Amino acid sequence: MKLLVLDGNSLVNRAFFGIKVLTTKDGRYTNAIYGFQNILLNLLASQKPDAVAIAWDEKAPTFRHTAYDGYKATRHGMPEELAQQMPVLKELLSDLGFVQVSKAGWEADDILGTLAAACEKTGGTTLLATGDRDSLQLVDSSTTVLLATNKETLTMDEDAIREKYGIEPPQLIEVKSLMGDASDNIPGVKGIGEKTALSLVQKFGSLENVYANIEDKAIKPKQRENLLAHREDAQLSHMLGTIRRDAPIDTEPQNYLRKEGDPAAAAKLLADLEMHKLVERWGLKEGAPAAAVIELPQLEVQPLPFLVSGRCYLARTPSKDGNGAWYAVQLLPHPVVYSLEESRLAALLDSEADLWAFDAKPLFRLALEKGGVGSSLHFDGKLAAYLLNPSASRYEVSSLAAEYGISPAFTCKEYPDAAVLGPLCEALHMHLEEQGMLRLHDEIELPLARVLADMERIGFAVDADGIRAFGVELTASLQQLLERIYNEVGYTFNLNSPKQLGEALFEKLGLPPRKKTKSGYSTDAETLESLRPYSPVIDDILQYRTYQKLNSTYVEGLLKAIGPDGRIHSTFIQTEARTGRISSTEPNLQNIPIRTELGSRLRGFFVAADGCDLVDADYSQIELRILAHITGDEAMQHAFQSGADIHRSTAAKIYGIPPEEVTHDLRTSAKAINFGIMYGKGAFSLSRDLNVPVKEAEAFLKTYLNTFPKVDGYMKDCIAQAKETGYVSTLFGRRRPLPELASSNFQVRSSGERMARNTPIQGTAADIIKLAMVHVWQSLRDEGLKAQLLLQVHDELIVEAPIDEVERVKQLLKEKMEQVVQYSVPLTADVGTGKTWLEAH
DNA sequence: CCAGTCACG
DNA sequence: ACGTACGTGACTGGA
Repeated sequence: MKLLVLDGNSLVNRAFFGIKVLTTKDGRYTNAIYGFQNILLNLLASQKPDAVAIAWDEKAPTFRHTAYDGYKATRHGMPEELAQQMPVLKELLSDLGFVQVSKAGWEADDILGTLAAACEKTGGTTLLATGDRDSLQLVDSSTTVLLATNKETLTMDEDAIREKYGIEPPQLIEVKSLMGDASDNIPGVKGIGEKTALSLVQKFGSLENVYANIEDKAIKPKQRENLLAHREDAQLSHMLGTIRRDAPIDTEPQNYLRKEGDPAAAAKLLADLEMHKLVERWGLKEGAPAAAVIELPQLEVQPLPFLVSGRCYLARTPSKDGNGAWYAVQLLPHPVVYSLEESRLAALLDSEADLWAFDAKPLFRLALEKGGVGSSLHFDGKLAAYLLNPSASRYEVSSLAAEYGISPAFTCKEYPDAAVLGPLCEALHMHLEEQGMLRLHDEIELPLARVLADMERIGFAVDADGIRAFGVELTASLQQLLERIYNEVGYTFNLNSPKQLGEALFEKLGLPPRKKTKSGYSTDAETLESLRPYSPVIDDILQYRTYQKLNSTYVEGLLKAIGPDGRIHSTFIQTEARTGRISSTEPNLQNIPIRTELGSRLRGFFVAADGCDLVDADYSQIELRILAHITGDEAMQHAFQSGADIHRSTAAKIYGIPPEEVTHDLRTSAKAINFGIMYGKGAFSLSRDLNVPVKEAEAFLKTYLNTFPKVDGYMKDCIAQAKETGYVSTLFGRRRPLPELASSNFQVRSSGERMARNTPIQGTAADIIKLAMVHVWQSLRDEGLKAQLLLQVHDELIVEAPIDEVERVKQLLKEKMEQVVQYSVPLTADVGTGKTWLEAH
């Protein structure tokens, strides 16, 4: 008999803290329930136990508690979000047929010890799954601990413990009684830590023997003094640290065989928790008694006929890498599944058909490549799913169908998702309409998919030779810097490794460490900056970092991405950013350097095709303008309407002085606070940015909010409303659910509040430029211009235009961008032209 | 696969 | 007292 015993409390805690936020649509926390099932399923699959017991603490004054009142007194109570999940998890486990065991006044680890002892007596073996190292004392020839760490699950048997600690498992109790355990309020011996405790036990074998040999010269005088002074603590700790093996529980291993449980109830509960994948993983699909057994028709795939009318759903088979095959489904007048060959598919995209796709962008691209525009594409399920929940990590037909409770109308071997595609798209459409986001889909996201497809297809021309030459320059400088740095430090090491650099700076050179990271010393630019006075090597390292970044990410990265046409074709992702922005990958063209002179040289290698110029237009202060509009703050609106430098006029308003008297420093402060306010920045970090005392920053913030009173009011309302509804919205109705706001964890909740302040602003800006892109693209077509949209960088658009179109394109870009919405402050776009991106911007 | 770092708006 | 600014993507080293 192989018995698996889970330390329920320890594992549920790991599950809870290991998964950030997970809630049902109505806001119930589910991360611990989800994570615990993951752990359990993995254990079942990897260990294949004959029986399973799940042990829980049962709070009551424990035996050990009465012995020593301070025991575990410092442990924080369970967070509310976790406590809520506990009864649900226990109910679920019981429905799944697992035997759970607890006893008033006993802790889960005592139950682990008791069951391991009982199992051994009957000649079986026991696996103890826990995240708590205390249980390692229970390891023996028939008991193994599966220790969950942050990274992996360690299998700790007798040999593993001998190797790691150099002692036998039961001796771990002796070690702990010497070193104590702050988290369990086990005092131990003052002044004795892990290393000393371990070496004492290795030498003397037990606590008792340490005292029996207290005069041994291996014990230093100071240690002897401590040991004698805290002898009672040590003995008490010994008792507190010993896991008991005599808990009054059912010890018959046979009684922990998995029961039948209530599969229907388990399936229902999982559905209620919106964990549809887990229904399958637990094998509850067939087990659930259906209301009626319906034989689903198995559809044969047919070739696409020449004429398709009516609504037709399109999707691609899921595939790990590369692109899956397209298929189409018609539901009316009766269900049919079609396979799609590319040439026939292209014809369908501009026809009489009413096409509802899942991921329309590649279809738009196909249509554009064939000279069409994809006029038959009317709905995109993927975009709809993103609008309904922009926080998901992936959008796939099968998981969405489960999430939205779609039942298949037929089955199809070749394209299993075909069975749910139609009803899923209809459900997504319905939800969009209910939440008032249909226009967002119809007028912004879907037409934008066409624009992005076109941008991807066209690409951005680059001067490959120029980039290569720049790379040669950088490589030479890097080589020089590296030599100088190695010389200064005294040995060679991998400068790209923060770990090795930390050792070199803070151990070899003895510079004072500033911040710590999880794994060692921090060596980021801010830290290095502060170390500059100590050594000239710091300057070289900073420069090395800069050059290395430019060379590896940009020079090498961009060269790799140049297509056979000499242009870089980025991929724009429309369903990634939770605020509604688009992102750019492979390569990312939205983070090409500009802030330093050296870095911005890269922009000089992004060029217009022969006979063309680049036209670049960027919104001026769009987010601050949105802030002024959204809050309705007249003072801030006035600052924008005056048309002057916004940071200067902000400073003037705050200090009550004429704008021309604003000094450079005052303007800098105003700029920092203008940005900080949108992100929810506090006095602490503002003070650091401005290099002033926190008190001063605090006063400054206060003055700002008094000067712009409605900004303050808006931020407060925004958070309050978001807490009530569970989401925030942009001015276009785009939503972002924020379950973090309901957290009892200060850090998580505060972060949620900052997202609540920022998302409506960043998101509205995203909506605006997206709509402008759609208008610009359409106008260029309507006017029969050859100019083409190449790139968007959040508040900037870049168009490539034949020389004779440049003037018209400048006008058109500026007009479309500025007139896309009418707000209480004007939107302005600055337009420039040039042969390169550097010149045009 | 994650942490650290750094590029952009 | 907490920890201290939002949103992205790419590269590198090291478990």
